[in-house]
Amino acid sequence: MRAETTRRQIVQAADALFYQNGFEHTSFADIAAAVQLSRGNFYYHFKSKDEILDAVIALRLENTARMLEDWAAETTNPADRIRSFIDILLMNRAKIMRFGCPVGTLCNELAKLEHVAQGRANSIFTLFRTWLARQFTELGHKAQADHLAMHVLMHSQGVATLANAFRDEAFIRREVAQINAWLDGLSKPKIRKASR
Amino acid sequence: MRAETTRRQIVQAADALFYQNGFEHTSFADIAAAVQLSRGNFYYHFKSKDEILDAVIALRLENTARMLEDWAAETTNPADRIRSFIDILLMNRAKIMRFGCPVGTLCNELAKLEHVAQGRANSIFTLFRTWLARQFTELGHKAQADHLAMHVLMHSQGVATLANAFRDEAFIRREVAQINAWLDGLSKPKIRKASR
DNA sequence: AACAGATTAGGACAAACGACCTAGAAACGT
DNA sequence: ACGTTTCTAGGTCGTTTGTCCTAATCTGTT
Repeated sequence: MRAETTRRQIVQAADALFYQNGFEHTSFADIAAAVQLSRGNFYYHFKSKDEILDAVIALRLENTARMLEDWAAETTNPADRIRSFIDILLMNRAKIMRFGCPVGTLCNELAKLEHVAQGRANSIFTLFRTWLARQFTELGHKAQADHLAMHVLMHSQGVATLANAFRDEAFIRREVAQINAWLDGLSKPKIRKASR
Repeated sequence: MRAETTRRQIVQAADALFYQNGFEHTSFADIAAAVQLSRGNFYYHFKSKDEILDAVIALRLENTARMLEDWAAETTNPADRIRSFIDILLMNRAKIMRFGCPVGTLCNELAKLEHVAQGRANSIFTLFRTWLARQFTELGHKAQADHLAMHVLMHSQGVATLANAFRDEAFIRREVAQINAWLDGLSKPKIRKASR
């Protein structure tokens, strides 16, 4: 099955291009050039652009789920797991400053296109949301777990959007330090120190 | 000068369409249909699509500047002014849930297109940023004024993105209440009460 | 070596895009 | 009423888009 390899290459190339140039602004010709394939040949692997989008979303869901599992395996401390999520902003700061958050920008674009895959794209957010909520539950904030998860997600989306607009790395570092301090206050609520 | 009226109608229609459907996904035909004008006639008023975009950004800058001036005229209390900004999320919640933040989504899209107007679009953010920083300075946080302004901007962007993805009005209200509480803590730093 | 199935290249297609042009209608000052 | 400027309608151009088809090539089995 040589096709399986080609298919994967197409999806990976499309993934990167959708992220960097946007879904609609990426044409079949762009993806074909990236994997050095002829345009027409695409329809052997995907019979529409939406099908490629579906495959890209499925790939991102896979990668995200694997990443979350890895984090969960690395430590038993839920606060550290949440910190792993927050650290994405630092790890990917170069790409984020150029292209924004891959999830947020895709969901935004699909919302404006009223695209059918909008729900599937949002499910990447849901993946993070439920995972974060689980960590907050383990932290002892079961009642507010989902609210706290949304708060952390909100924070990362806001940072990504502004970091993209202003290309400001210092801002990212500042906000990451701040949300980590906030998280410390949540983890050790008894010792609560005065913090901004 | 009948043309001035037509021009304004075009820009207003383009403004709404760019917001709701995205810049690239809006065609000349779409704008023409919105103002009931023939396609070809456009080139009397604007000689390229980018020129319409420039006019739309200029309009948004105008409207934003006027709005900020109005808020500054309404009250002498800087905290209330900042609250006016935060309240945008509530006032425009319906549109935000459908289309996201007009500024953030446009900047995001233009960044991916590597569009020349990217800098001009970002200047809308800068307008808010410097205005907010001025309010924080008046609040007595001169040293941190810009950082605090970025923090408030970040918050509104994050809320808008997630509200759009999840269509969650309760989430907006929750986060607005939270940032207002945070702002209270900043306004009256002496009384500082224990707050999450 | 020969064959069948899997994979590819390249071109063709209609539709939509941004851009442009020109003839005529409307509005205006005189 | 007239001539000039301002504005508009409709059509055309070349390009690019997503989609599709077919003939050729590659691959693996016998």
